[in-house]
Amino acid sequence: MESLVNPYVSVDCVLLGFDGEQLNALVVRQSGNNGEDVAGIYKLPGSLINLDENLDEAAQRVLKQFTGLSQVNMLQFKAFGGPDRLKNPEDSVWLVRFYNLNHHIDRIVTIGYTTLLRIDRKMRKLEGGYEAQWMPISELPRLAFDHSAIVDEALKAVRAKATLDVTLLFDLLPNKFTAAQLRNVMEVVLGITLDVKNFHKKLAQMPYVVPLEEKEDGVNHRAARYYKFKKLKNKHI
Amino acid sequence: MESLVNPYVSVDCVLLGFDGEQLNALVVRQSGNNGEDVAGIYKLPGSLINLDENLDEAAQRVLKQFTGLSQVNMLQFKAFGGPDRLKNPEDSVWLVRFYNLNHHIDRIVTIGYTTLLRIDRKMRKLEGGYEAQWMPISELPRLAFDHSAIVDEALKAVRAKATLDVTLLFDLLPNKFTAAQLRNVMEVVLGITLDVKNFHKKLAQMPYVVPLEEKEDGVNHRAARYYKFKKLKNKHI
DNA sequence: GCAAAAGTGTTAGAAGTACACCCATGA
DNA sequence: TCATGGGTGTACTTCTAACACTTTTGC
Repeated sequence: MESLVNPYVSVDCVLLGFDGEQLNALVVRQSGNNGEDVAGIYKLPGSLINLDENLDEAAQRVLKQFTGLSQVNMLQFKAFGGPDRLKNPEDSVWLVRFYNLNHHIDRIVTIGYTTLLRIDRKMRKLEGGYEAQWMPISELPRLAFDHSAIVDEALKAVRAKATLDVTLLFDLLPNKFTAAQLRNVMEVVLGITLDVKNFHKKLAQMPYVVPLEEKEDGVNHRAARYYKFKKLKNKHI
Repeated sequence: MESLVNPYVSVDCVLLGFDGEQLNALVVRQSGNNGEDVAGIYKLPGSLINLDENLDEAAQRVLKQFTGLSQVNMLQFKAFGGPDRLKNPEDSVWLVRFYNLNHHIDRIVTIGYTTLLRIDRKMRKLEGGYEAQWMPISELPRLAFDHSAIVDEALKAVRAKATLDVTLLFDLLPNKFTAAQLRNVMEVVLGITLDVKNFHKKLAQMPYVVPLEEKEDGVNHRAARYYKFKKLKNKHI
């Protein structure tokens, strides 16, 4: 009866960061427990789950570890569990070393989490600590395991979700933002282009966006009005 | 370093069956490996994953086992993995017995799959084999583990998906169907009500629905036209 | 004044909403 | 001819797409 699988379970986080221009993903170098470089290729931030935590908590722990952030609610978008996930022997070796295990790991099922983040000054500085760095999603190298596929799925999920609920995109902007900035975020994340006038019409109808009196300063063209995001009562989900 | 969890991984299937009137879920009685009744309460059809299969394949195997169907592509909608999933001792005991394990199971992470099915004559007869039966989702009893929560999540996911892609609902109807039947399915599954006239307008615009010459026969009111579903090239996903 | 980017007016058509009405059939 | 459910006409409103135009600012 022991053809039943008793694999390890991990979470992997596709942290999508917007830097004002484009979408980036946080990737880390695959290094051993004590820092030595093993495979030298990039992977997603992730971790095996601990005894006392549920999946969401494990994802939060990973987020905290790599970015310092907490209380960000992430979207659990898909599980990946094929027996061939560890087919690359280097990946498998890395796992055993990194987690100081005394046996080979046959299989890992991983749960994918993702969220959209704003890359601010603090976030930029993180690069280094865990050898983590932001890379534009358009320039991502091949990642370890099936992490490239995981990124693709995360993007699909995030785009679908943000299309239904634009408010998710407000986490990508500073507190005060201009209409052009918001439009740019929508265009980049959703992969669409928007007519300027029609966008303003929609903007005026968004109850959760309030125009401020304040305007840009010191630009060599007409100053743009600032807006801010107002949280509403009935957030769905 | 062994606070890392090495749980079992299962798939659980929320099979939603439409019987012409309402939505039902397939539930099975929790019984031991050799048939004796253990807890007497219902659970979702599911299984631990095997060594040589990936998650999708495990879900297909469960579907086949309980309904005889194959080649139905199911939606993987969420993973459930809290350490408290087995907090009910009866559930835990059942697992060990059913799978003939020689040790206690601390934890199971389960991957939820769901799909919409039509309950036809063949499907009705299944009730018995694995003590499986269709129950209206509005009348489901408390299920084992966290299976009640899993059903709720499945419904949410299916409704969201079917709202975006109505063609998923065609699997719930016979080859030939009337406009009223399709409307009813949409109302029941999506939990909405539709204006008759406006529904006909939309129907006329659906390229994948073709009206037939044939009409109902022997009804004591105006006979309804039949329609059929035509598969198109670019199915998304 | 000029370049640069912000922001506006107006239109035509498509799509969604509402509701009153007519049609075919068996009993 | 009546009850029953199938199916239609039409008016109104709201979104969508398109595109030419005006405004403000620093140099």
